[in-house]
Amino acid sequence: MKTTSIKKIWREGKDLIDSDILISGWVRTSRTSKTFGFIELNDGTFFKNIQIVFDENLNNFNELAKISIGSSLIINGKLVESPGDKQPFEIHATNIEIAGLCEPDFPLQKKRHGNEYLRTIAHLRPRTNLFSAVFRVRSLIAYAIHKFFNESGFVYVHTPIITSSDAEGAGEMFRVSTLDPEKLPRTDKGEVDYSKDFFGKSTNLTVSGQLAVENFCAALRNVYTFGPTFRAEKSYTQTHASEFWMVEPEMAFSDLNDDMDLAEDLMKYIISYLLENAPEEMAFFNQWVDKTLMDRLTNLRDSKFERITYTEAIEHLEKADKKFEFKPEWGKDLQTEHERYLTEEVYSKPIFVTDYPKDIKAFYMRMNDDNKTVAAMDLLVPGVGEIIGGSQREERYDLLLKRIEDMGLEKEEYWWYLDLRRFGTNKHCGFGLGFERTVMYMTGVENIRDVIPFPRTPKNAEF
RNA sequence: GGGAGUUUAGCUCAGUCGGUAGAGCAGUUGACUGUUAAUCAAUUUGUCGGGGGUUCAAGUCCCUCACCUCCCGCCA
Repeated sequence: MKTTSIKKIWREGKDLIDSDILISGWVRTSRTSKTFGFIELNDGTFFKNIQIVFDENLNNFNELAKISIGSSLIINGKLVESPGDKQPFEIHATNIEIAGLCEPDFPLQKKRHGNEYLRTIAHLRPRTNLFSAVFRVRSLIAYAIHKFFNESGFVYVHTPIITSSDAEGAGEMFRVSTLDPEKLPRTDKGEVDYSKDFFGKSTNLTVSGQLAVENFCAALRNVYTFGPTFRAEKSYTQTHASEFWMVEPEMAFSDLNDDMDLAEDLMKYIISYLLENAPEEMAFFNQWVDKTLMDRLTNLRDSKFERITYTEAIEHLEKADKKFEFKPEWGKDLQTEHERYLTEEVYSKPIFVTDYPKDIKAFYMRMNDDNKTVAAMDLLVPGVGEIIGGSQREERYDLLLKRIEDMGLEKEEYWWYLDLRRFGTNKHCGFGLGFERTVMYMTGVENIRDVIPFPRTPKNAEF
């Protein structure tokens, strides 16, 4: 007999009433009286459980009466309408095979645990309501992103994980090497001789796929990369991880407005997809994690994102009643407190901030006509802060070269990136969307470590 | 890199003025013919994060190390 998923039972329950079915899964909770009992079983296919009713006619009733939470069962039975008001149907078991008992030191209990504690048992936490919902939604968001780009004619490009260039000077990188740190080869000058390393040069884990994907943008037009990214900064915050995933689209013959349109469409698409395909999970988040979640998401889906320039943002901040720890000043980067004030208090919705001073942005961003600002945009959202960073790229060879030199970068490292500006250059743009920050925003979960299956942060690579 | 806080039972946490450690839940045992965080009764559990110091006496005060958490910076 074929196993029926609990998802199928919940979705098509009425059609299955009175039929014999086979299910399997893990005990979430059980309640037993003298001659009968109830088991709530979760099989991983659906957020909700199914209630199993068993009685003393089963030959292993005594064992089942004290079944421990977490045990795995294989159940034959009949699906019937339930007299209880908490569920429309239940299964009257005709046979229950105990596939694996759960030993008494199983750490998950029939009560709420703190997220901090659950992080220490990351191998078991996906069995909880919250984490099963988070990781199912994480998967759905990833799928929605691919679906969105695919339907929009974008080509998915796998950019390299191991790179030899410091892509944007984006901070500390993890070194990739097969050299023995105990006996490093040295040059005559006493420096480490990377020509003896595996790739014959110094290599690192990628901090961004953007420079690589731009090359494909000049060939396949609209492209995106979506993969793991690594940053070795010692960031102890709720929104930073050492290993995270990033979505980076790139569009040829497009400007910053096209870029923002794309970002806005993508965010809205993801929300619509989740509301349609994960209603149980979203309702759960709304009830237990963030009571404003559904309102926030539906508002975002239905509203136009605000677009303001950096200069306007500074003006807003300067005339604000609020006392900031750091005084807003044109030419300095916006502090987190500034960003939060703008997106949470002034607009109460996502906002794009555009046209930042050139000195606080990366070398590849396109110089504006004022010669002071670049065509950059950050998308700020309430609760999470910066979720997207993007720009129109500098397509003019001379200006790009000058920026590389002015910022003290090695132009030899970027020869192939500069080539793009020599061989049929075009106005193009793109952005990086923090995948985990998106999951946080869509679920209301406040810590990035709780939306990554096995999070990596400084001093933590357990599991 | 800078700053703050936390660490007590399996989990969540209380512990007053320094006087030798407690609650709820979980677990275990029993009762119960429709429960749903089931209920009721009984009951077990501690190197108070590690090390050092002050004191007649330290979970409590001081020093130090570690871990975790949070804020800032860096960014996504």
